[in-house]
Amino acid sequence: MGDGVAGTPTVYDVAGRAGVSIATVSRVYRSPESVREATREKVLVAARELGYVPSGSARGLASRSTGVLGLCFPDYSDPDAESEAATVDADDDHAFMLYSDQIIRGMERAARRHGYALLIAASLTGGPESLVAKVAGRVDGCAVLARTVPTEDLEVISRRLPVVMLAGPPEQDGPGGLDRLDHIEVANAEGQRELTRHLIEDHGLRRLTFVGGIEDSPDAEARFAGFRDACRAAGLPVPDEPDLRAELMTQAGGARAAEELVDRAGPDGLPEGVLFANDQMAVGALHALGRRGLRVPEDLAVTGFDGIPLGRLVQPTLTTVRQPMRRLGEEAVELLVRRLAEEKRGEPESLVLPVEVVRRASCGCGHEA
Amino acid sequence: MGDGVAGTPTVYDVAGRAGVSIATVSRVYRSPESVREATREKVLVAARELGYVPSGSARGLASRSTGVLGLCFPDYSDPDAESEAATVDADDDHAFMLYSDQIIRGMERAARRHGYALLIAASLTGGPESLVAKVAGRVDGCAVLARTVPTEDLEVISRRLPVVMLAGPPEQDGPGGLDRLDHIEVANAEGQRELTRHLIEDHGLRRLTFVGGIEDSPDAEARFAGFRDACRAAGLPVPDEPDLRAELMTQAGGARAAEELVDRAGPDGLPEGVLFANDQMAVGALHALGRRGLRVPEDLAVTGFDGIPLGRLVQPTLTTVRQPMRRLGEEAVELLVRRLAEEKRGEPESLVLPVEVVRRASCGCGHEA
DNA sequence: TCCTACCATGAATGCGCTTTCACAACGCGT
DNA sequence: ACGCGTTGTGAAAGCGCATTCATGGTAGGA
Repeated sequence: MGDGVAGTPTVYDVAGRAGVSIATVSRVYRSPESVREATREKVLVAARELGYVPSGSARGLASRSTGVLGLCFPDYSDPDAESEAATVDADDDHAFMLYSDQIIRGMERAARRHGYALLIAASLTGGPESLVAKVAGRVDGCAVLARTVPTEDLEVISRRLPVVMLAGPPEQDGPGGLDRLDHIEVANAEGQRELTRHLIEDHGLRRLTFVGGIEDSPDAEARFAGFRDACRAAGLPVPDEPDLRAELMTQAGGARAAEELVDRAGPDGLPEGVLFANDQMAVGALHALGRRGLRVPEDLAVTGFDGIPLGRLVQPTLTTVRQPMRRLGEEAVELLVRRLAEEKRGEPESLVLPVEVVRRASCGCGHEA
Repeated sequence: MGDGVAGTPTVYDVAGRAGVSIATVSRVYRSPESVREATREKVLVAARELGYVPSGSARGLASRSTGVLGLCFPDYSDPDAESEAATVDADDDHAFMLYSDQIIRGMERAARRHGYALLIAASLTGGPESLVAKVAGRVDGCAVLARTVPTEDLEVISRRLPVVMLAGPPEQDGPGGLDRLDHIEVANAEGQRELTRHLIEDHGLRRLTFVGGIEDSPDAEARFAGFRDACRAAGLPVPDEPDLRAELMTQAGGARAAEELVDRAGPDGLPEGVLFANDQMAVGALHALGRRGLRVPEDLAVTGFDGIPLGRLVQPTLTTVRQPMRRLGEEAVELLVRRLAEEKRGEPESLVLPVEVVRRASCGCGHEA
């Protein structure tokens, strides 16, 4: 009130009002114990009267650290919402968590434990470097979901601050060598291998079909590799390529794949089991097979991968491999915090989180495990 | 390489390498079209070679805006996780969204549309103003969930930047008057009134019981008010207080409340319907009643409030009132963006979002609506 | 009593950027 | 040929804070 100051109050205003120097005001906030009790009170009173809030930008600039960690992820929400509005998960959209939600939650909690806030941003299509650069400029360390931005851009940023790539393997980069980023991913191959083994050994299935996705999905490829491993180990024929590739790894794509499988069922008839590279497709397939009058798991087994909540609601409940997305976020924060504590940058790390096979009804298991 | 510069590159380094002034470097990023093509290229090349990323702090300081919106919410995750680890939603914990998740999602999407990133932070118990102040210092505008921090603190902050309170009504503040904050909440009273009306008119129930929560939960109180309105409108007795208050609005609290209701069932026997102030309690009650051998809705109807996903999975499915939490987040961003565009600060706004009664089995409706 | 040690505080500098303001170089019309 | 508006660029002044260094004051030991 009538302090003669127009804009938002700064250290100078508070200092003036409290009759101290700006250094003292700063100290009151940064290291209160170094200021005499009486002085501190004066300053805090003045600050309250003025409605003073320290500027994070100024503080960050002067101290060279922000107390914020960042997360960038691709904008995969909108296309789905528009193209599949009629499917069951449109209704679930508001109820179930996307991967990004889970990772956010994991990171937020872990960040909180370490005293960090979390800055999140999804790539608005168009801005090439704008997204990551914007985030990178405001944080002490940053996690980026695979395939959000070119790895090359990430490496530039990683020269300035710790960057960890989530859910993606190290990539071949430039001449001779992998990228120099930290990575955290889940055990896609191992999970799919174990799931396949379960179908083969525990359910005695032998004619298996793997439905993959687009070729440049490292996840889907790794899962296919796991499938092959299991086939090889069991002495079954080992396919070079997935029997089918869905161009979209969605319910619609899965349904189409299922119909094609049924249509082209040769002299041997249907496969005994169909393994989809993700849950979305498997759920779509479940619906499609039902419409064709086929029973799962009696006529054929079906499995997914991911562990989405929807898998528990469909009929039959979906056998799948659950990914620990929450932990992915938590581990990302732990890694970043560790990096920030380092004197000098260590070698890139690559962490692989274990997954869990979830046995439900669609593979023939009687009950949920 | 060998630029003689040790730390992270700055405008000066880029300018030096490109043979221009720092002003030009800045312009290349802020308004590329004002720089000649050739010059721009020189700068971008130098920037790329150096691994230059503009400092958000410096930019924010100089330009007085950050391009970031903030969200603060209370840390209500941990206590639940510890105290109810054994209940059904512990398993669902990783699958279903909390309110904070939904609001985050809503805000993130809306913020993205407007070119903002989102900074989120939950109050780590202990730091009094530290949380909100930290966030407030780094953002252009800020949403805060009700009861995260004292309203008084928010008003201080709101002198510096737009602040909107989510899911809480305007509060009595200081001498004479409501707080001066923007508010966005949901129609708690209207929703509960409509739900109660449904039980009374459509199902013909007359002996109804409302189970509230702790007294200082504005949500629970508003819902109780709606319950009373409906009773009054129907000519039923209007209670002054909820028949029962659960100290914890959790499944355990709801279960306890249900048992107490059964135990004290007087000469009239049980009420015909029990309305819980939230879904958590209602679900707990469903379990407890089942254990007591009571059938819902045959012996008595049960309803909740919130619309949590779990409500669709329990037996019987839970009739409730769905809150549009996602939209809450979206509207918050819209409001903040509007405020930021204002020349001079307008009057506080208070927006009430409509809710939706979801009729499922627990009230006696045959199927999900 | 004087000197040393320490504590609380102030003065001053710089963090990396944006943003006037000024200026040079260039058309263009008359 | 002259003045004029344009366009592209540089110089310099902060933005609000943290932090170092210097300084005045106070307490303790001799």
